[in-house]
Amino acid sequence: MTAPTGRRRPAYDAASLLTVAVAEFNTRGYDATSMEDLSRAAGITKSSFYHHVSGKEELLKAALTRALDGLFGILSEPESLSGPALDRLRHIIYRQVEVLQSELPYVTLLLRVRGNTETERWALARRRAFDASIASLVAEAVADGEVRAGVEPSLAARLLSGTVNSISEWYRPGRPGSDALPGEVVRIVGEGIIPPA
Amino acid sequence: MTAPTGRRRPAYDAASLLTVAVAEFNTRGYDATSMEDLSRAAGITKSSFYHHVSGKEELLKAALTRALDGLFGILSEPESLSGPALDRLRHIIYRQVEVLQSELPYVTLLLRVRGNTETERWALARRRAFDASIASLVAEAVADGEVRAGVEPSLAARLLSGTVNSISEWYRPGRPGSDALPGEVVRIVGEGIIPPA
DNA sequence: CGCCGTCAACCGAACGATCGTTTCAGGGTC
DNA sequence: GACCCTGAAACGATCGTTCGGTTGACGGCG
Repeated sequence: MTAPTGRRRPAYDAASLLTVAVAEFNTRGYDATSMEDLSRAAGITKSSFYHHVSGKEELLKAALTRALDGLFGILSEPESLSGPALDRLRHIIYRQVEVLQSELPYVTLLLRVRGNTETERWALARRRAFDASIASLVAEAVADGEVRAGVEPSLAARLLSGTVNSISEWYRPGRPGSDALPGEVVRIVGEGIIPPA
Repeated sequence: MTAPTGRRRPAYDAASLLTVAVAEFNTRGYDATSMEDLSRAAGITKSSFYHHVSGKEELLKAALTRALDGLFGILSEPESLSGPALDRLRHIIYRQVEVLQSELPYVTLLLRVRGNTETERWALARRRAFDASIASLVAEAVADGEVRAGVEPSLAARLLSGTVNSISEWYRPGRPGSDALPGEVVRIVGEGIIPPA
């Protein structure tokens, strides 16, 4: 997690400081986290911290970029590009849960962005674009008759995204059953959580 | 929305100021919202604002109390207390969506609490207690054999709460179909969003 | 009716604390 | 000695909050 190229002191690379910073952002919230908090969590003083990173918002942007790259990468995968709309949708959901697991802190931070700064608004717009592509895929599946009647596409898409994204609020890596989670989510989202009356 | 008893100047009562404050909290985030922002949104100066409210955290507490009272009120309703576990669960979900609609700003604020202050930790604990009572109801329904096999109760409960709570991120009152939303959510949560393979 | 004391409502200015960020004077290693 | 790293101290800005004073409508009194 340290020693950039093997020279000089132990030193802190930008990557490990980002890890620390994002963890703090997620526990206290971005606005409530001070640079003092970040440097203390990293084990150095505030000014030393500034020698490695250019500012608070740069850390946020790096974290949000990582989360968005992970999510948009899903849309470029072959299984997301060809085949029946419903199959593509299931693959995207499966992979979205996987990315949420592997990039948990970054995705969590992304899902909490409010739009106060230019960076946050940029991330918000990108995230909305991701959700929109899922929504259009749901609409396509409905139009193709692959989804049972009575499902209002935009509502279904919103609940779908909401369900998947809510995982970030309780999932913690390393617990048993983590590997099975993506498949379980796809199954439950398909079969329903509790049976209808 | 104003004129407490009809005397003196136009005046602002505590209730309308709370409405304004919660709206600001939800757009900017609690920590990122200054008392200057709140007073400007209310149309008075910062010091005038302080004449009506005792402080920032008091506003937060009042809002969170209103949200929590609305949610816990559901658990005291007759339909939540007797009958098959699955019926009780469906009623609670239906009503939870209704409360989320009617108390949208307050519930939204509650769902974003991070636990920085004592007030936030109190709200967090109460909210967890609410979720726990739903989770135990799901487990009861599974134990009674009212839910199809293969559903892991704790996972189902978490996805269930996540799905319902995610509504606060996009629902806006006044749009057509609002009245049908609670029923739609109960139905979709039961039948699934997209059909299984 | 007219006058006045009273008090809630409001505002301008300032409080100490903390924010994100910068400066500068060293230490450590090559 | 050159270079990277570190930390103590301080920067202006803004935070939540308080203080002192002005305004103006109301109730009581002559």
